[in-house]
Amino acid sequence: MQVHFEALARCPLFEGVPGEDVAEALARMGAKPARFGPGELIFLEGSPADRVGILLAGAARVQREDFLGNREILSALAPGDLFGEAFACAGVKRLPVSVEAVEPCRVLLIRLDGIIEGGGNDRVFLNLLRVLAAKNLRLNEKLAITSRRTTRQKLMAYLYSQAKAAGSEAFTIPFDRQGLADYLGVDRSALSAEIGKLRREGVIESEKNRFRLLNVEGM
Amino acid sequence: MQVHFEALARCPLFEGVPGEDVAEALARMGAKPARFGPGELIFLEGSPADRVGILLAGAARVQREDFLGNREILSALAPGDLFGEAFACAGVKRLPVSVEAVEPCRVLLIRLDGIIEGGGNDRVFLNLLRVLAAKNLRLNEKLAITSRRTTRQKLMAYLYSQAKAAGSEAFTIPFDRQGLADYLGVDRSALSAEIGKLRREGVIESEKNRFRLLNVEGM
DNA sequence: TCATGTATGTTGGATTTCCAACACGGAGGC
DNA sequence: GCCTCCGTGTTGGAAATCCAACATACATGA
Repeated sequence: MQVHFEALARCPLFEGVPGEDVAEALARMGAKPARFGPGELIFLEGSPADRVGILLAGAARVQREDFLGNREILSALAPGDLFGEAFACAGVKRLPVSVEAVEPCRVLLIRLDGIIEGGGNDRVFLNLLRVLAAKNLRLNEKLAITSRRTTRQKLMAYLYSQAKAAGSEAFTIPFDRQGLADYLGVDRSALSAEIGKLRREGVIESEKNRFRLLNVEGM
Repeated sequence: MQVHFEALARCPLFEGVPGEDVAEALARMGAKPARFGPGELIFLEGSPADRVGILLAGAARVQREDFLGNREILSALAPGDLFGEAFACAGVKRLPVSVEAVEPCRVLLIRLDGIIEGGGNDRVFLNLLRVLAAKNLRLNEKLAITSRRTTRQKLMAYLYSQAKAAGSEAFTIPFDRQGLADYLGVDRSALSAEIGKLRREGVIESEKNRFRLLNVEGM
């Protein structure tokens, strides 16, 4: 626990907590360090969802089995990432997912009780609230965009939301084409074609990741 | 505030709080009752997001304006519903949505500070955490389903998740065809056609809202 | 310079979805 | 019985997507 300052600093759970107080807060919350080798399960599907985890070092992934027994990978975890918090906070009895180490991992496991009662550090508690709420907003935003029917509608909804967020009709996006296609849930080549069409129609200007909305027609 | 017991009882924020303690908790949190007529704005887009609301009576809707100024309706609110909590908890400065009364409304407005500090009622605080986490899980689940590409994949993903939730290969779903189509983000007639095809292929049995998964082939 | 790899744009055909329209059957009211 | 309404299933053509393949541009390193 002594080394992974950078991972803990990156963890949103300790945002605003002075570095010198983190260790004490961890101790009061009963945080337990643990190590896992590749392939080992940090969380096992079906076990009680009473703890949250923080990945300090290594790489892991969240996965589950569908009704047929096929493994489905839900997300990848990097150092500093928090995991399991939604299940613990929602009060589900048994975890519907597993977390598997893909590289040698160091993690911190903290009982939710520890954060709620023992922590004493209100800031950590508020950060937990904030993490959940922020993820909520991100998911809502993504759903509002991907629930549109056509590639063009999805793309325009995304560009408008980015323009609104930037407060300007010119902005840069944090995706390359493949990443944007994945985010929107569409085919990359169809996305490229649609961007080209919008450009020819004079609806947008674009170059690489830079976009500018021109005519407000075209939705 | 004296009348709307049923709405407050339905509000997940007070789950597990004895009915006789609710009024006192509300007072300590500084909850303020308010009334709004049809068309009046309970929350105004751009104003500070420091309060949460509880709809006690009437009907309202959450909406926002896109980059073009078009109004987009995000959700409908019924008595007992909590609103604005994700924005307040995420610490966004200004609300990105408005909440407009569509019928004469009675609401309770509570500053987030009041819930966090003044409440004194830990249960309310934990409920807030639970509400956010539960919505998180619902959104994640929906996204995992609707991000599939084809109607069949979306439908099967939904049916498998329902089967897993029910713990049985036979189950009933809480949607009619149109509702399921909306949830999956597909065309109703295409959905009906796909259900018929799956039935003829022997993958599922179905009658109205009752489904049964047969062969585990077919995904 | 050349080879290689990566990101992006473009194209054509197969597949799928959407959309509108209609058929069918049951529930309920007259 | 008869009618209407509503939910569901079915169908055919228009439109959009997906997929695979290839072209282009640019950067990197041998």
